[in-house]
Amino acid sequence: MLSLKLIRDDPSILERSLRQRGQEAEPVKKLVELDKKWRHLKGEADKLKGEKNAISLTISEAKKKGGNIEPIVKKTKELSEGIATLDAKAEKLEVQMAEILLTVANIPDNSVPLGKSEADNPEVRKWGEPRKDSKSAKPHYEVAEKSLIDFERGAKVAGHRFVVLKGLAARLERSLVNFMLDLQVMNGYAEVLPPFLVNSKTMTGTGQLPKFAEELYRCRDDDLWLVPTAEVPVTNLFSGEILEESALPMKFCAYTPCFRREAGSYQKDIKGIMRQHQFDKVELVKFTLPEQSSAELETLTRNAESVLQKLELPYRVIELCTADLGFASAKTYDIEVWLPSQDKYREISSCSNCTDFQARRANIRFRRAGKMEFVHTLNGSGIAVGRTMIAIMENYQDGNGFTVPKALRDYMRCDRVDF
RNA sequence: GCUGGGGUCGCAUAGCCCGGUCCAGUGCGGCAGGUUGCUAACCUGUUGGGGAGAAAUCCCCUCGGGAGUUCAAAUCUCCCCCCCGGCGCCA
Repeated sequence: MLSLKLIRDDPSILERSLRQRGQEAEPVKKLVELDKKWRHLKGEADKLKGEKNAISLTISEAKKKGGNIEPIVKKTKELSEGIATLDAKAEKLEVQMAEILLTVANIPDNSVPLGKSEADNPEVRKWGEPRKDSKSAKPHYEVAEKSLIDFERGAKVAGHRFVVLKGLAARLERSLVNFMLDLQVMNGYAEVLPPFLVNSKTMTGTGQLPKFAEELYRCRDDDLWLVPTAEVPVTNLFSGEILEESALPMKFCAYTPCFRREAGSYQKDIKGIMRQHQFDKVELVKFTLPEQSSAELETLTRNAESVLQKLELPYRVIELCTADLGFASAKTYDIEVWLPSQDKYREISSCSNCTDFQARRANIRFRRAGKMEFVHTLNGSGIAVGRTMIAIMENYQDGNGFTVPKALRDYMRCDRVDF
């Protein structure tokens, strides 16, 4: 959520931001107009309330003196009616403004490159060399189908975009989760295991609601939703709290399964486990002072990259241009791992600086020099587990199986897996 | 799930029975200033959100959330949420 103050002071900043994202600037004009009316009503109502409160105070004294309070009571009743009318009007405006404000995206950082689509995302750096015989590697879904991934039974038990991992694939998934968590703890992140179901308030805090409800799974009769990423419960850990300035930055890592309806992804990545309704992920979350957040995004991204470096998987880092930026993010780096069977780099992590956008929604503050300020929040995958498994099966593939990356051998208790 | 207790301005507490000097008191912490020849002590002010104003300042809102009664609600009524203890159930 953006601050109304910012919009009042200079709506053109937000209008430009929306245009850069390729969105309509119309909501800003509407917001300015509603706010103007609201402030007028608020002033009128406050005036009447002040009057009423003042009169109301005289009643008890008049009563003690035994005077006639009837006319005074009548006057306050009249005032009450006027107040109720004005308040109702103001509330309508507040609801309208909140509706808009909660669906307006964050303002991109000045450093974010302008662009019209994902084709305009510049490459920031590259690590590792894709293997020369890339084209001989078969896609994971072809080689793993026999003994490692059961697509049919996944579909039978739950439906399309669900799988059952078997034997060493199941162990590989578990090994990757443990490996990633251990590594990120060494990188200085405190491990937490949050709830996998959260309430609407929490979903609103990080920006999934109200705008993206169709991408979430909702429990039938309870106010509970399945988390689409650990970012949601972990960022909201301190909602409504006031943090110690000296404790910042705070860094957390968390494993959770992630549940996404993938509405609108019809026929996209339908083969294999590239895009599932349920997948595992280790997530990194930071709470920082405002002036720290851009530097902390750099280290957070490096920390996510360290997973791929330890696994010796080639990757590149790109920066999302204004048009591709997520709703809550002011700046995002995507990490893309090399997938031989597709002969290209594919997203495996997304690291974002959400500045004070989520902190405002979730009301996460700290006190400095006696004043309250909003913290900045950051998050990034550290990293997506299923896609890492794909990358290993393809990049380490040789003949009828694949070599286990050195970093995983202690977890896997073997150095090779056969298909 | 049943039952008893509880949720108050950063933290801790008072107030609630008997509605109105409570626009919430006190202690601690934080901030600002002052004082004593020292990183200790003391004194004063301040401490959440919002509106109007150039400013001084003025006003409104806030006692877990919501609805209601009333001229007036932290205080009364109803619903919901959460925390602590007991019983029940359970991986």
